[in-house]
Amino acid sequence: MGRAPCCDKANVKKGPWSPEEDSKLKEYIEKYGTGGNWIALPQKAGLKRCGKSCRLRWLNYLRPNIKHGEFSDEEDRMICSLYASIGSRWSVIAAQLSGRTDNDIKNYWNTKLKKKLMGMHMASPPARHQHRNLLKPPPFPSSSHHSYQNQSLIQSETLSSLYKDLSNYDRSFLGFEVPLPLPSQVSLTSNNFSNTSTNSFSLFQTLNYPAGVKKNNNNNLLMFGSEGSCSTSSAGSCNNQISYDYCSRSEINNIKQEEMGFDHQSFMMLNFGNQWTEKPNGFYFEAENNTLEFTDLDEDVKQQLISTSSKNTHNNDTIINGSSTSNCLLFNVDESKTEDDEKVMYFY
DNA sequence: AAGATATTCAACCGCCATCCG
DNA sequence: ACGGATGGCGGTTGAATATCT
Repeated sequence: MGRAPCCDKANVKKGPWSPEEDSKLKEYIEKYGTGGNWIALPQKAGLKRCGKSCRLRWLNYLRPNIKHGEFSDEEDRMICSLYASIGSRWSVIAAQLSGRTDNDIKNYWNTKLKKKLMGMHMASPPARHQHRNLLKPPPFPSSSHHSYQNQSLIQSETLSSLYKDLSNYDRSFLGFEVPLPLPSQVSLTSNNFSNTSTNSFSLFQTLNYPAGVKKNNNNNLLMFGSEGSCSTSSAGSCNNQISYDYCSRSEINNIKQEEMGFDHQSFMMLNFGNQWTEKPNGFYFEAENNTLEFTDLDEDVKQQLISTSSKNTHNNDTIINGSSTSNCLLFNVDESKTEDDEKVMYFY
């Protein structure tokens, strides 16, 4: 038996709002407020609408200071940066963009921004001339918390099929929600992996810091790279999916100068060790004593990240992260390397 | 010009969290 | 402590519109 409906569906109007309904709702709320009860509001306002529908209409269209129309480059950057950091938490992202609603941003991301980023990296012909399904990412378990517990259970045949689908894309850009095989194809030095068969990888979204990973003063680096990053490495190898190698700090700096930044979108570097660092216009993680601190981020966002993190922590030994939705990329320190060598991982 | 196909985006659905009696 | 009511959110749908052939 399901839960009771929030309103009498039979006597409730659905579909687009008429100007008359809009003005009724607007006038009522401006005069009396919402009264903290959306369910009761439509009847009071003389509307044959579900309370939820009224709430949505007000929040997305009628309330003051809503911004519609084109997104600016700066907004694009913020959305990308926040999506990269926290995933599809549209309400959190919207809170950072004055006047934008979560619905707007979600639509914008799904219909334009994602493709815009993809388009910069598509090796194949222009989108228009392809079947629309080719533009869609391969099917992948939802990143929502509903399926979080199952994300590590993807079967290997599913993975191989996903990678087949990915051949439609330029491998220098794996986009979002691409599962990565770890660490079976990469010999990392960590001896304390969990969820090792696959990792749901929402483009550098979150990091877990496992109990077995040492923290020291070395700066280990992860790069989510482009062809450029591959060719720049001192002895990199490419296996079309993932590879890693060492390169010097100076080389990394060169890469950073040349390729980082949102104009390219294909490059990302994270600094492991005492401090985890995202791109300059992102924000920073500091990991210490199994807690995460977020700096350069609004207090609201920090709080939401931290609260979600605690809700979804299912293994206190291995999880500290800023998001509920992704597994981790683990990286360990190889002390046999000199200070000038940085361990680097590439994704193609 | 017309039908087919692709895109957009407002709105809905259903789930989870929180509130409150 | 419990459970129903409501709020809030993210994923999805589908009608309207745009573009292509």
